[in-house]
Amino acid sequence: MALLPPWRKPPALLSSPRNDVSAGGTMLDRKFIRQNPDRVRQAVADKRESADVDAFLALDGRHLGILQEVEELKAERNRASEAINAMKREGRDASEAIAEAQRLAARIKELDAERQALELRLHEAQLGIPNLPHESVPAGGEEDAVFVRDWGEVVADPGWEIRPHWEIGEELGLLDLPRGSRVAGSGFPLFVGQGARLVRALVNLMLDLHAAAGFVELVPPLMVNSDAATGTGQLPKSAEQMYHVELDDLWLIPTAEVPVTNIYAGEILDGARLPLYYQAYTPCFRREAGAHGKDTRGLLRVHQFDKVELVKFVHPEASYDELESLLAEAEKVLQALALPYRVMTLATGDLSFAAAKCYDLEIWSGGVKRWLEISSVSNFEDFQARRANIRFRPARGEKPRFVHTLNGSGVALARLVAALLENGQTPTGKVRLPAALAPYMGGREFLER
RNA sequence: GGAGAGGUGCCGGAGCGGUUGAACGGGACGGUCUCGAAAACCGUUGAGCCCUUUGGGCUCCCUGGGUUCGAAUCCCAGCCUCUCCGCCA
Repeated sequence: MALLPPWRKPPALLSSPRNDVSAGGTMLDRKFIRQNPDRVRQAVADKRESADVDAFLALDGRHLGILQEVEELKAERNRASEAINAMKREGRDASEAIAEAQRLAARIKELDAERQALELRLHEAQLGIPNLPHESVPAGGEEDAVFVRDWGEVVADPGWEIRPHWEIGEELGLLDLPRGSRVAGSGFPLFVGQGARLVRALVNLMLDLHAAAGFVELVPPLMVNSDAATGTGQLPKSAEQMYHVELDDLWLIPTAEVPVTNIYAGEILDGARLPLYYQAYTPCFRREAGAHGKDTRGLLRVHQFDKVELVKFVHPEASYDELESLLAEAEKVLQALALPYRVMTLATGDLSFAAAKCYDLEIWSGGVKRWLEISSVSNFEDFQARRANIRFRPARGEKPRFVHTLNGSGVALARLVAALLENGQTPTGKVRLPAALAPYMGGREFLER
């Protein structure tokens, strides 16, 4: 058996208090993969993942065969033990039966060990299989994202040269990237003075906005254990994208999605409580491995940024309606800030491992002359719920079902600040703030020297 | 960091190594009774997986491992919770 990295601890996928246990019930249902291998293979191909479905199926077949054998043996052993018990009660000599049972027990131990080893590998294989894209998701890669709608008007040419946010930020004393790098390395921005206040103002604006829509505010842990990171699908696939605290085997969260989605891991929720809406402001930490040399300047790609994340736990039947309303909720932020944006439906190849469908919200950066992703709004259907074992009971006496989980950024901050600086700049070098921010910025209308 | 205590079903709370998947109580649900309700009484009330079904079987009493023919019950490790002391934002 291959040696596993310390953060992979199958087969007990999730430990207490999750009451999880079942060897099955992770990610895509085993039975589902078994019965729909072609759909799963297609999904792997469409998502440009490398999971080996056939290897999974082969393991699954072997595992099932041994499982049946083991179960039969155990049934036999249980009967034998019962018989021994009866003999002892009657005061008869049971030594022969015990000797017999010993042989049985040994056989079981052997076979079950084999089974467990298979189970481990099977679980690994299963964790590597991505979620299926929803049927409404276009096929293709990044360039095949489908335009949904836009809002506001992009002023591509205001009549003077739009300067990139890092220049404005530096000039107005809002941003000090060299000193940020000094303390932590490049990609760790330092906001200063009104810049720092702007960050705080944006966070508060967003939280207030979403609270008004019924999102319950959370302040979650900023580090999570491997179970949580597996639950939402960051592990095992994207381990290299997260900061790992070796000594305590904890991960700095790349998004509040991880701690927030996992708060109900292992629980069976009362169906009457659904849907549940949560929001959390947290810093997010991303190693951005493999992205070096890309968007190196300014705030476009940083290792630490702030974000307000929206998370929903909903009835399966409602999840696509909930996706639309979650998207609308994220859009509200940009509308409140009067920032022009567009909505795109990601194509299969661009879809994250765990997502079934995803919209990106993009704002225009006059500084780099590009659309920038500022929010992703996704429906994971029951993928995360299976991994994290989050269920609900539809009604008294009915069987538990997996919830559907969704999340969306509402909205990611570093890029938002960049957009505000670039969109709000005036010919004189000041930056006009959106009116909605005034109450959060002490009535201030402009950022200036 | 030091010293103790403990983790059992929706909750409380039992559980000599062998009909305990789990006593007992509470709650919830269904029924009887009632004009209705309360009380009382009767009943029901965890999850996962496997097999061809009515049905049968295997797992699960924090997690993982061990002892045993057989473990919620014994042993080891870990995690978590609580109390006291120390330290610290």
